[in-house]
Amino acid sequence: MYIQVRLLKGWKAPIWYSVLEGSDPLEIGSIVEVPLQNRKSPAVVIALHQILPLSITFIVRSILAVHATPNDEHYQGFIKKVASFYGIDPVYFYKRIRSFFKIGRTVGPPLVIEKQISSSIPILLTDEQKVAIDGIFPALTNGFFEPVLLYGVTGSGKTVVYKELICKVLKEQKVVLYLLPEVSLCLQFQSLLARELPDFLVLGFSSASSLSEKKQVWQSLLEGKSFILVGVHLPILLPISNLGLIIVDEEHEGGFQEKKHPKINSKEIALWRAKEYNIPIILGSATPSVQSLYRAKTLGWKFFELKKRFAGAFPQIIVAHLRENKSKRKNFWVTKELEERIREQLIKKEQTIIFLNRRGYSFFLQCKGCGFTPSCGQCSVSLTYHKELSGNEELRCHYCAFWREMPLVCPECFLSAEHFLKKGIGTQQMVLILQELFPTAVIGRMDADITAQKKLLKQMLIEFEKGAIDILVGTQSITKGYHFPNVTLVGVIWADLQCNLPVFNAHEGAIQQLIQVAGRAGRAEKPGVVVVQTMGDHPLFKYLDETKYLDFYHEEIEMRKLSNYPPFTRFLQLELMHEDSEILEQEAQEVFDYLFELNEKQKLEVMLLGPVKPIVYKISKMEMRHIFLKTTSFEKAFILFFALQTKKIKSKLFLVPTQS
DNA sequence: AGCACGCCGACT
DNA sequence: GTCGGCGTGCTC
Repeated sequence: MYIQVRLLKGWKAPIWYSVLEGSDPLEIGSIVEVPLQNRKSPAVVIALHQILPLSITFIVRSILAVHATPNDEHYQGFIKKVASFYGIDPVYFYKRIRSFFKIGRTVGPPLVIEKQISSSIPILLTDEQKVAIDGIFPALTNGFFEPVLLYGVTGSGKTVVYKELICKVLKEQKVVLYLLPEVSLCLQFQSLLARELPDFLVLGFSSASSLSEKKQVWQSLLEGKSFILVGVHLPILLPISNLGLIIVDEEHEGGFQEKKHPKINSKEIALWRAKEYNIPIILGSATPSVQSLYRAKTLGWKFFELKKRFAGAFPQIIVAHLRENKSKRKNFWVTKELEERIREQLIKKEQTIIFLNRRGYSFFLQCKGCGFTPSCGQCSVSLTYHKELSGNEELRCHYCAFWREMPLVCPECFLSAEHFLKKGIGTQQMVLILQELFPTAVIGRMDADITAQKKLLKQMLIEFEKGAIDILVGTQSITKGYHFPNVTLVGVIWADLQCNLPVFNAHEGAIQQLIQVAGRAGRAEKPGVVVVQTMGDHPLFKYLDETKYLDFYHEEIEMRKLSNYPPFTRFLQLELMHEDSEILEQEAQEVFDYLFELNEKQKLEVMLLGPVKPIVYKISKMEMRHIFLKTTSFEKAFILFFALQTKKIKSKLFLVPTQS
């Protein structure tokens, strides 16, 4: 028998090899070891042939070995679809999986999950939970594609629903994929599952997994074992023969999109995978994404609501204005309302979370006098403050290439522009401020700097859980899914911050984040309070009460419709990369002109913008340029992208179809 | 992607 | 005369 393979390392053309009679069974997608000159290389089988075509005149060599691969009949179709959507080579998936199992550079000791004895207390399900579980069961048992949106307010017990379904799937000897938007959440959830479902195998598959754990995952896949696989991006890319259910938890989070190219969105491809495999998929959140709510409605997804909190009541929301009574307090960033509440907390020995999101690299402007923020007239997004090395200041829109000079005075209250606020405050400074106000309090910090060091993070979480820390100051990393029963006060330092991000979905992200962080308060018996500090009266703040989240959705979706934003149109981004800025600049323009012409000729009506030099335009010597595409359907943009493939350019070219 | 091959300049 | 830097081309 003869085969054609693609090398996992090396050049792109298929190569022929022969296979000896009686060797291990081979099929398309099998990984084999092949001889290449005087070395050997892994390769993936792309075609099987009984005879050699006459055109082959050279001597075909024989393969060296066949590597065992999980026997997943739907895998080929799935990765082909993903590859074509992101404009990448399907071999990428084999490379990625293989390199992940090969490299054993794991930092620190492997995660040890203590198997504990099951509490065996029968769980009393609420009526809402029962409805959701009963609604999903048919798709599980009969095996058909069923997307489900599970909208459960914070603390409503979504996990209980998941657990019931997981047990059902595992009892049928199948695999459950459980996706979360962050590694730290995966570790936490893994230990929770291992504790509560001690009879089942729970495996993590992320950058935090040890080599032995990865090997165990692979071995289990080969054997077709039944287990729960927890991760962010990688699990969805694995071949799994007996996939039974996919759960995407905290589905509103942006963490499912990969940060490196190709920027695959795991939530999105999870939906495709479920369809390909005829299984149900559950997207769960207390603040579902606008896109998912819209899809649930228009595509007939099952939609379940958990409106009641499992324990505890919804927290009381207090809005405090940062610009009022400034002279009456010690520090601008801590209002009297917040200061007094924190003081009470310290006396009551209850814990406080202080939320301050200093995400983003560029600053927006806000008038100190009236709270006005300059925004783009055409896009209803705030303008990004830009300062060149020469000292030249200007305001730019990230979406439509609109720009303007820095105004001399505030157009609302005519205050001189020097009173525009450009700089924010970070978590580190916040800790200092609080320490000064409350010298006796033990204050912890949790942000990207801390979570990057897994040991520190783990320690911080343990300390906070046992009550050794009074106040925890953090960025969005504390908003995600944690359950701290003794937290009864949440303070949001600067709620307007995330409302003014220069993206079309800034409002969605902002309200989700605020509701999520507010949801950390009063999750047990004790009632919770949330103090939200603001600069201006943003219309978004009327939705701070999470029971009104669907009202927010209805308003937002109308706005998106009026402005022609997703989900009514699709946004895509072409990213060109090259070390030489001159070549890059020239090629980016060339590509743009080519696309522009083709778009006109074929009447695709894709809106093209660019090429734009992004704000962060150079990362480790690599320069970047962006071309934005706005279209009614992805397909139209793909026609343009595929036409580019024949064009010979030196720059690297990536397609990012932005979701939501 | 690797690796061999070969051309050419620098250094013992 | 030999070493090695790197440009080029080939791999079933």
